[in-house]
Amino acid sequence: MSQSALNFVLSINALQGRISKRLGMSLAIHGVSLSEFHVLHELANAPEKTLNRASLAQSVNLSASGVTRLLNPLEKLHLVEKQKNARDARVSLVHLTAVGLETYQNAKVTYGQTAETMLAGIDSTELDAVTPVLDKVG
Amino acid sequence: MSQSALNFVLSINALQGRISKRLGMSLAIHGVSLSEFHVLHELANAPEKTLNRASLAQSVNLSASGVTRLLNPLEKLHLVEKQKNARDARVSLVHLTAVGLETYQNAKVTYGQTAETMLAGIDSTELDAVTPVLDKVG
DNA sequence: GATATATAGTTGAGCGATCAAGTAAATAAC
DNA sequence: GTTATTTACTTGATCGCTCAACTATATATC
Repeated sequence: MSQSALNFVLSINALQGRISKRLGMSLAIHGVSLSEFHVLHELANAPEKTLNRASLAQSVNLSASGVTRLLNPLEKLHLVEKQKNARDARVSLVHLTAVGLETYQNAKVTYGQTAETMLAGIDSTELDAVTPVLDKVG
Repeated sequence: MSQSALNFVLSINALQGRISKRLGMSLAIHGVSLSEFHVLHELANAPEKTLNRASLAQSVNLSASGVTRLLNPLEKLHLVEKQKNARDARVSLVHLTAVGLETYQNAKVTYGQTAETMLAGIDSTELDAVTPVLDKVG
């Protein structure tokens, strides 16, 4: 087999570990985990700051039940709120509250600083070349 | 903040999910998980096919206790075996058995096929350019 | 050589996620 | 219009991993 493929997978694995550890630590001061931040990010960028759970699950790479369980504490903190869909009583919409947006924006500053630090050795041209390649894999 | 950094992290996260899901599925027919395969790989490539738990932990990006727990079932299946270090009674060496090597080699074929499929859209030059960039991050 | 500190590994508790099964509502088939 | 299928989400059980605490051995200091 191609040794390149194995090395690539090992590198991705290691990198994911470093990233989630470090960003997780940084975000802790805002009281959110990395996954939670990604959820807030998706909501903040969604039309009406609202999404159903299924699309949220897909965009943050979580299972449906993972989303349910991740959202529970965020609801209790009033960062997000449940909303009904008038057209379809099955879907449970998630809406980012004003508090949630503020938390997101504050966390985003921290996230950005930490990410910049981690990516300090790579110039942005190089970074922008790599990202699309990653997205092509799969 | 740089949107590139956020997108990069999101891409890594998503990619890791796709990779571990798919390779995990493929490797299942050999009775090993992706982490287990990576452990077997490190052992197979170690001198004497033997490593202590600490270095193993580092190379597969796991905690010390994670390694202990991952190795337990592999020991029961006799894919690996514990060995004492004569010089230092604290260290517990892990040795890949003949059965373990065979399992590894079989699994590696599957791993390679699946990895090739996932990387089909990327030519190897491109891949070899990306991997070192990933390793520079952190 | 006794005492303090460091290192290697294991174990208990807990977290974050998954899968499988279940509920409830919408849609299709008859 | 009843029955079957699909879709959206939740819940119970479980997995894989981590951290903190512990045991045991080794090394350094006095």
